This record gives sequence, C-alpha cells and structure tokens, in this order.
Amino acid sequence: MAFRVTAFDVAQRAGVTQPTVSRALNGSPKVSDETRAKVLQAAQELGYVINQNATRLRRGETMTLAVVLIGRAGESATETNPFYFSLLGSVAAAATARGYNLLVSFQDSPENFFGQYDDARQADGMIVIGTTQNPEAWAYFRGLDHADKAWVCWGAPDDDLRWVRSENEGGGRIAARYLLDCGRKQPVFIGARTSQQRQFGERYEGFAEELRSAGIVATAIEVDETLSREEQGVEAVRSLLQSGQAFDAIFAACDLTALGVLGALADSGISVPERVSVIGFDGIRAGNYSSPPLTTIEPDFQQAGDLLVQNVLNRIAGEPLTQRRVPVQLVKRGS
Amino acid sequence: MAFRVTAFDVAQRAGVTQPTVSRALNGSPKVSDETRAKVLQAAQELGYVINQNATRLRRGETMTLAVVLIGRAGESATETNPFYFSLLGSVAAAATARGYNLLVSFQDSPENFFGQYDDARQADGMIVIGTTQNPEAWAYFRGLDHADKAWVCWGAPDDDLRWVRSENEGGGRIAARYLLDCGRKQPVFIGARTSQQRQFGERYEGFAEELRSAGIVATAIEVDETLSREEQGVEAVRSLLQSGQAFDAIFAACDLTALGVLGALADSGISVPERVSVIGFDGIRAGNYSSPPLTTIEPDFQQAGDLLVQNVLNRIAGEPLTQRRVPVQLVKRGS
DNA sequence: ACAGATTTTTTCATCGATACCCCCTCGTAC
DNA sequence: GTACGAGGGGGTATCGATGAAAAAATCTGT
Repeated sequence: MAFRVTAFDVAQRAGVTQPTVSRALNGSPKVSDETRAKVLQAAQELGYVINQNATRLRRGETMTLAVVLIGRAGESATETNPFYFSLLGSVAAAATARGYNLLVSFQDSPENFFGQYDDARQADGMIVIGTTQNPEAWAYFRGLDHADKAWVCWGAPDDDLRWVRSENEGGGRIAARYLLDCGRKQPVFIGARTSQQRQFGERYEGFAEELRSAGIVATAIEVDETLSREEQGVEAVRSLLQSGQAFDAIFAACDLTALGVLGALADSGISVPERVSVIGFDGIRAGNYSSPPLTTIEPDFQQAGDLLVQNVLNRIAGEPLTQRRVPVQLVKRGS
Repeated sequence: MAFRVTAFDVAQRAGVTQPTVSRALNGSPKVSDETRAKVLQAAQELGYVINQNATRLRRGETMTLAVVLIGRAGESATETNPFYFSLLGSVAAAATARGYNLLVSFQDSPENFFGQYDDARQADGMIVIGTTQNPEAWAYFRGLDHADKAWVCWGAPDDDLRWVRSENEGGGRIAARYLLDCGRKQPVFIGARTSQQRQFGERYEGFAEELRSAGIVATAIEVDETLSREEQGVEAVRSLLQSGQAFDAIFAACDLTALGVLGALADSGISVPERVSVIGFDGIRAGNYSSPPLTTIEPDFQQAGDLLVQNVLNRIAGEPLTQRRVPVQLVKRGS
C-alpha cells in the first residue's frame, strides 16, 4: 500500500499546523493570503488530496447521491430499459455539475435501501428510477414512513411522494394532435393504465382529451404487465387484429412497446406509415434505427436529470415536498 | 437532522462495551454466541447501521469501485454508446455480487481521476470504459505512471495496461465464417483501425485471416474517426458506392456503425440481406429493432463485467498484470 | 510606548468505527 | 492445590479530517 500524504505532512512542509492546512484548503477567510499560498504550494508539491472519509465522518455529510435503478423482476442489469440508462446519464451530469458523486446500483427487488445508503452514511439522498415497473419495489416504497427520508423518484404514481415525471398529459395531447395532423381518424392507445402506471394513464388522458376535442373517441388496448414492454406491443397488435377493430394509428405508452408494435405490424404486412401511423413516448435511441424510424414524444433529458437532482437536494436542505414535470417535445421521424 | 444511532448506543442497550459491538457485528470469533445474540438484538431494536465513513477511515479501505465512462468529446452522458451502458450494468452486477459499491461518473475529457477517487479514498480501484473513443483521455492514461494505480480498462490498446477486451480476433473469424456461409464472396470491413482502436484492428485481422483461409482477400474501408460511429457507417457506404467497388457483404467494426450501414444501404435501395449481408459487433439492443434486425457478434456481458471487476480486485490484492478476453458469440438475426 | 481591538494561528476535542494489548475467568493438567 | 492456557471482553489509541476555544501575533489610536 502506497504511503498516503496527510494534511499533517503538508502542515510540516508549509511550517504551519495541520488545522491551518484544513482551513487554507477549504477557503476559510481566517487564514492570511500568504499562509494560504504556502499551504497550497506544499500541498501541490506533495500531491496531497483530502481524505474524503475523514471529512465525511467529521462533517456527517457525504456529497454523494445514490441512484437505484429498479428493474423488472428477473431482468439483468444489462437489459435495463434504455430510457433509464439515458436518465442515469443525465442524472450523473447534473450531480457532477453540483459537485456530487453518484453511487449507482441496479436492483430487481427491494432492499433496505435507506439503511444501506442513508443510515450507513454512504449518501445524503437517493434517486430511485424504475419503481413503476416493479410492483414489489413499489410496495416497499409505499410502505415507508417518508418523514425523514431524503429521496425522490422518477414517475412515482403517488401524490405524497417526491417525484419528477414527464409532462405526460401534454405529451399525450401532442401525440394525438400529431396523429390527427396525419389525417388519422381511428387511433388506438396501447399500454398499461394501472394505478401503478400512473404515467401511462396520464399519457392516455391527454391523448383522449385532445381526440375528444376533435370529436373522436379514444380507444385503448390494455396489456399484460407481466410481459416485457416490447412483447406488450406485439401482443396488443395481435389482439387488435384479432378483434377486427378498425384502426389507422397507434400511440404506444412507451418506445419499447412502440418498437414491438412496429415489428408486429411489419410481420402482419401492415405498412407504416402508409396504412398506420405509430408514435411512441420516451425518445430512446433505438427508435432511430427501426424501420421506419420511430416518431416519438421525447422528454428533455437534461432537465429530467437536473430536476431529479435538484429535487432531492432541496429535500436534503429541508424544503417541502415538490413534484416537478419535465417538458416533452415531438420528435418526428418516419412512423 | 435525525439522531443517528451509534455503536455506543447499541453497546449500552446490550450491556457491553462499544468495541464488543463492533466485534460482534463483524463476526469476530472472540465473542461468545450469547453476547453476539444480545448485541444483534439490541442493534436490530435500535435500527443500528454501521457508519461506513468511520469504517473506511479506520480501515483505509472503501469497498467501493469507481467506474469512469469516457465519452467522445462534446457528447452528453445521455448519448453514451449503448454498448457501454450494458457494460456498466454488468459491472454493477459483478461489483454488487462481491460486496462492492459502485461510484459512477461520465466524463468527456480527462480529469485527475486518481486524485479524485483513489487518493481521496473514495474508491479502492477504478474501471475505465470508453478511452478508445477519446484520444485526449487515452493520452492521459498512457502518460501515467501505473506502478501504484489500481485500475483496469475496457479495450485499451496498450500492452502494459491492465485490460479486458472481447475476443476480437475470434469474433472477426466468426463474422467472416458467417458471411462465407451466406455464400458471400466480396465482403468489406468498415471501421477505424488506428493504433488507438486496437480492438477494431483485431476484429479485422481475425476477419481477414478467416477469409484468406477461404481464398478471399479482405478489403476494408477506413473511416473518419471524428464522425460518430453511426455516421461512419453511413459515410463508408457512400464512399464504397462511389468507388464502384463490388461488394456483397459488410462487417462493421461495431453495431452503431452497422446500423448506420443498414440505413445507408436502405437509402440506396440495396436490400439486406438479399443483395448484401451485414454483420456488426457488440450486441447492442437497438440491433434488435432495425430493419432487418442486425446480425452481430455479441460478447458475453456477464463475463465482461465479472472480468473487469475481478481484474481490478486482483490488482488491489497485489497480483501481477493480467489481461483477459471475453468470449463472443454469433447472434443471428435478419441481416 | 502601551492598552485594547483584530487578525491569525495553535491547541484540543470530536466524528464513529477498528485494532491492539491487557486482564479476568474458568477449565484442565500436574 | 497451584499453574497454565485459552476464551471472552474491556480499555485505549487511532484513522484524518473539522470546529470551537484559547493563545499569540499584529494592528490600532492616543
């Protein structure tokens, strides 16, 4: 193990005491410029770096946020919904910009997260992504007493939780408007609208409302939530075709489902966008490469990360519950 | 700030001293079963959780690994190559399985990583992903004195570094064999083969060798590394068509490039797989959704994560330099 | 030149664990 | 009955920083 330089070594070299080194490096006003310069130089020469564990122990603050990505039961971390990966990236950027470190873990079932991170003083707060796709995890979070927990989640369905979500209703409206502008008259929504999937429900509501204002009644195909998102799309198209119901457009609750829809339509020889228009929601990268490329509603990822981080930091600072919406926009591609 | 339970509180409740609590919880053999039971119960009743910062300070060990994802300059974290996201997922799984935490950061330029993580005692070791796509970062890592640094990287081109890579040559062979089995006679390799992109070079070499054994001379289209991976594929197809060179199969150095190739071929009205077969490398999820779905060479992600984590842990344990290869397999889809 | 007000630095305690050394039992051997 | 050894815990120092209080150095003004 290499010898580690401590503040004491720096102090010795700079000819001051160790606490002075600490103050100099932390920018305390109670140290003269001259001394600070000496200390900084000594620190540089020795390659000194503050031991964060000591600082954290002393300060009781970690400058670290934990991100927990909750997958579907049995799903490996590698298979995580790409939308969540992008969200993770934007959260990382936002945390870094605020000087916070990010501790990341992938879980497919609930753990004693708060014990592991907050109580163990590994993180000051927690950002949870993906609860809505895992009923067990959702139950865990709902059962908590939230009074003294600093956390925020993406898309939680509950009103008493601190969350950040997409502008789902607005997005649903935009989707409907887009399909109407394509001249479609019989659009169908595909997705789960359970109480847990509140985000999907919101998308549907905005969608239905916009259609209504155009004098069209929205229809929806419910899906089996035990299937993967993609299979949900495949299955929905299958049952839609079997039902004999006429349709000329599909709004899928999320992009993976939309990709399943595209595949199923292609398999059935139904051309997109000639006979049926398809629009998704999430803006995942894979949508760029499908055939045709998937038109979608994409949330502003940068803001999503920013708001998640900001929200949990607000909580840490003791501010009251806030829930924020991330603006979305239409990304027209080929479907 | 909520009152935090310390080992002292547990000791008091269990009627022992604080160090005994520590021993009991750490499974020391020097504590009787009876005492241990008392301690465990008291700890449970109080909801006690060890403060990791204190432990780390004392032990000088963090049980944390840092993962640094290096993107292309100017690329946002959200746009990270999905292959790296999958790798990140598998690294997370492997780290968790070994009781390690994961600190994640996305960077698009070199920082003083070792100061930030190792010297600051935030992590015991570092896993670096993506250096090969960022010349500046590569230069940083090459310029280091590696003697006392515990780190491993994915796909580094250098022989004196600790790395884990795919079985690139073998994968190249498999790709060639696949194209030959499809009855192709004029396959072309598309990708950068700079000294930095050693992995791509290896893929090409395996590819060329397998072709040679079938009496075919491999050709390759070099690409402009300043373009995105995807655009590289698009551009390569364009210049290939312009050159008038005949070809009936393409092996792209990575899946994003392959997706660009598929798009460019479609735009040129060249049908895949009827007129041209295409195979990629990486096994990214988006390849499932392209049209046709992308045939590819996929590394075993679980092993990739395992080997990365294992390798850096070996280094931490003081074992000599090791470089490991991850087995790959052919994933036949539609291209 | 000296008391008093400031500025700067030192001294010392502290965060919450772990590690080492020592001591007290109690059991076994002689 | 005494000695010795092992097992089980207690006492105390320590990891490396920060914060508060005390002390020293410097600067005022008269």
